[in-house]
Amino acid sequence: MQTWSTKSSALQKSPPSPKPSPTIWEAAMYQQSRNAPGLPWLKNYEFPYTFPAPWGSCTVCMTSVAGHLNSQDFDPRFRSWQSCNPGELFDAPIVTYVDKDKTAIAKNIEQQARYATALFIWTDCDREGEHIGTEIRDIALAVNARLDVRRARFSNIERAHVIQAARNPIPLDERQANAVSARIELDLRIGASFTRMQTLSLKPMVEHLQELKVISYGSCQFPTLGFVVERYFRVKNFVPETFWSIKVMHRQDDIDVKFTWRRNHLFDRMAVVILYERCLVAKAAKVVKMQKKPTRKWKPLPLTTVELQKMGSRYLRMDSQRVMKIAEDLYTKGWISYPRTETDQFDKGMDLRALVSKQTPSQAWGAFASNLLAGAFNAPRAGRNNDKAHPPIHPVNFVAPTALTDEERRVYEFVVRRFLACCSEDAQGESTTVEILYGAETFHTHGLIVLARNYLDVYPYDKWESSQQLPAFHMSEVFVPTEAKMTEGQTSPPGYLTEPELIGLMDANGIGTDATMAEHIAKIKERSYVETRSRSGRTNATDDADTSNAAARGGRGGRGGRGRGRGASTTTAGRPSTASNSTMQEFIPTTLGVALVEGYDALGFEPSLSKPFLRKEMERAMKAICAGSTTRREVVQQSLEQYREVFARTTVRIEVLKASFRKYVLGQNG
DNA sequence: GCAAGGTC
Repeated sequence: MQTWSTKSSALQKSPPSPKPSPTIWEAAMYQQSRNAPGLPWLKNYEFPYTFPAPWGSCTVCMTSVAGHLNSQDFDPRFRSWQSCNPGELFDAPIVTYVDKDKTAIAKNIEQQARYATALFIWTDCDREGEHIGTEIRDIALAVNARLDVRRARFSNIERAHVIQAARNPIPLDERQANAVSARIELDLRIGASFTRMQTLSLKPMVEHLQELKVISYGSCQFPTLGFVVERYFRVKNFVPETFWSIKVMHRQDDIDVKFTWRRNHLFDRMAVVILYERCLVAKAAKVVKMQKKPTRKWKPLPLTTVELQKMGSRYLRMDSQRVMKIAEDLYTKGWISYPRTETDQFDKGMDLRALVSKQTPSQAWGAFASNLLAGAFNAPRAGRNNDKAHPPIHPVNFVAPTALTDEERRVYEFVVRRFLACCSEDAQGESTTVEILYGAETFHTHGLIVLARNYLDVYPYDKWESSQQLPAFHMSEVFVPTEAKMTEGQTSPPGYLTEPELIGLMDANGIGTDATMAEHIAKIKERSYVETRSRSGRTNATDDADTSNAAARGGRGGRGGRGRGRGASTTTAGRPSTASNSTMQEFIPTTLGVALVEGYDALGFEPSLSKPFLRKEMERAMKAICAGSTTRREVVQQSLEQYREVFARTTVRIEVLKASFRKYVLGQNG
């Protein structure tokens, strides 16, 4: 297991050993390890190491945790659903205790801490990691108040970087830990109060909902449902519109060329008729632009979790939760790096060539890897994200496909191909643009010749192919087009939300983390808020553009594209779909899901609980706590005040929610 | 019986 490093805490014990050792990590790997009681995977590694003053030569015990140690719940008096009014959960006392699955880990820390002189925290350097660090600290200090507690600042486990971190300990960042603590309290109070209230008041209304456990509310699951419902209404309320266009064809050198109108299409038939007639009157068209220029298709960015999940549901025939499960398995078996990362740039110190060389034994991509080592290697592009905790997902060892299950093989292959693509060169091509003036209208055509496929050879998930060759046109050449006609078409509705689109929306709006997005999606299925069905054989080429548009619309607080006009609806009209043999799931809300979202929207709170803004606001508040511009207490107090108000108004006007249930779940009008 | 976050 190579990751205990990022989830570890080290305890220095006295008396110190006189024998120094090169790095904590090397030493830990080769020195003796002892199983900690209770858990097979929990190990204590003991080794000597010399720190700078004041610690000096020490005997170190390196051990690990696994995520948060503590759980929070309401005081036992409030745990029964009949014990109180759900609204009282905004003020009910909360107790923090060691999670029952974590007692062995906590006990181990206590045992090791009792006789130690210092505690050195090596958890991930992100907010949650900082909070976990304080949990470890509190457990240790409770048995040994004299412990000197420090924290390592590190973002990878490169040898030099680790030594640097070991020699320059810093204090734990209380602000980051406080930000997380605020989130924990708010999510618990708001989630539990709304969940109980909804369940108790709405579930009894509908017979077939009795089999449901709860009608839950959560700051992440609700916006996730909101995205699905919003798209559903865009599809349902879509009104096709007729548009007109002008198509010009010309045959030259035995090649048929289609010219596209610069105006694309218009929704005013008379206007198009007039413009079209002017073209016909002009008779001849003239070449006004003839441009050849080098072009390239950029290789992909280093792989993040979000991207892995999107690609997985698009090309690997698995839903995001499945992709993550498989990636975790590949990680614990040592084939790929840690699969939960937001980082899309490799640290400078990383020996990427060494990782490439591990792939040379492969039948499928070994030759490509060898070619990279022989000189074709090109440094990966750097994206804009760095979580300072983990590198991009990459293969760490070669494994033969026969040693993997079918699903593991697909995910592993994707990770390797993506990595090799990152280490190769952009694809090179030559693009040709011909523009003609026909009457007063401009038309154009494009040609592409792929000159060097480069990364495309190892990365079949991207398509970039030469177009039909264009005939030779010359600047100022005049010709009478073979054909010019006016065409009519109709805008077509967008499809239901697909999983990559949903993940893209969640990512863009800060709903969930890389590690939890798939869980939120699974949760709204489990709660019967949405259903999925497969949309086979069709991958919309405009997925990404569409996703960001939707996020932007959401950002303005409108009801998305509901009954929307021509502008937006034509973005998907008549757009060719890229060929793909993938089967993708599309999400359709159930009547229950629709009733909830429509009910809250009808209550008229700004912003509605079905929208992502409240979660965004929480993220902003957490950042403010980290920056020191506000405090945990301030944020919790203010947010609770806001939600208490929403809660009170919801219970007073519960009829609005019930009406939505009657309308959508029971199918009654009025 | 509730949340979201961490991860074995």
